[in-house]
Amino acid sequence: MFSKACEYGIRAAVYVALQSLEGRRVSVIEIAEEIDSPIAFTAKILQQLSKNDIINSVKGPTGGFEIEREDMDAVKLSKIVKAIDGDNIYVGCGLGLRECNADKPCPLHDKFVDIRTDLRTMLQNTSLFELATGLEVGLTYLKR
Amino acid sequence: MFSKACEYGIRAAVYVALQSLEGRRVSVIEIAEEIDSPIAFTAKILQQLSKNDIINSVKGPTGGFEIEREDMDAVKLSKIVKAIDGDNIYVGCGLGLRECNADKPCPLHDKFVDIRTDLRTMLQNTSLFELATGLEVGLTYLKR
DNA sequence: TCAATAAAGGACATTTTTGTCCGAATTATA
DNA sequence: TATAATTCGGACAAAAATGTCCTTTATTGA
Ligand code: FES
Ligand code: FES
Repeated sequence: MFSKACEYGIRAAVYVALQSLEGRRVSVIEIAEEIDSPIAFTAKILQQLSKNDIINSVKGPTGGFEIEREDMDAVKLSKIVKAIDGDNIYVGCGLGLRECNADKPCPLHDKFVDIRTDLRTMLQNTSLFELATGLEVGLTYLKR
Repeated sequence: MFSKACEYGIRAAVYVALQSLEGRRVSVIEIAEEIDSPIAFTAKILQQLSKNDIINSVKGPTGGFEIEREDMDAVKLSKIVKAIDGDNIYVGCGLGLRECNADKPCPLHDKFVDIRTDLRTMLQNTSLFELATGLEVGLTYLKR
């Protein structure tokens, strides 16, 4: 569904959000540890998130990654997915035709569009804050 | 969503079904031409479909690929997707945790499971015949 | 000012996916 | 039986995704 990079990206962003709620700024090393992902690869992804204004980064001692409380509401999963995987999952044809086009639809079009729309809607309506709170309460997990 | 191999596989299977409805057996070359896919790669995928009893293959002159009328109803998209991409899309965790587990869910679990279930249901309920008929009537396309 | 810390960024390595090529096996038909 | 058409199967090649390493840059605090 999502690329590995995107999965790590979402998990990392949720972890950063959770820690920011606690007032903590976190390092790549800690993030990778807590979401069980490869450190250097995670660092690349965090750079992407930072460039796309999804999280903030601070260099130097006491530096690390954080996200402001308002941004946790504003940043929806759709933004992260789009930043890392692009928007093919939102607009692309399920059978891989160059583009999805209702005027010349692929055989799966009608059925696929429903699913795709539900997915998009879900991602557009789900904020980092929402995901972080489940973690905070101990109901959900970022690794096992 | 699906791998390239899977996209080609579905398009190929639908084309074979359509032609079988017309009583024609089709070659790899024709299939690749009609679904706009790389010939040799498509050949590999057709082998997979054949091994998984999704379509029949016949060697030698007048040979090619075909599918029986009853099988067009029996073969659902879920079977093709599973044969080529495996079942991760049906049962895997949306955030990439080793396995989806409602007892220790990832933050996206509840929302993701709904989408995943809809997708699975759609694929399990959609037969090759159904997809081929739209093509037959000229309402849908396998290439553009 | 200097040393230590942390992200940024570029180059490189590995693995997976996608795609190609070619000879072997099978089979219809002349 | 010989030939040609076709899939099968293995080896190879290219591209993309995933992952690593190391140097540079910024910043803190002693
Ligand atoms: S044309 Fe294929 S999903 Fe719309
Ligand atoms: S645990 Fe992640 S989707 Fe179920």
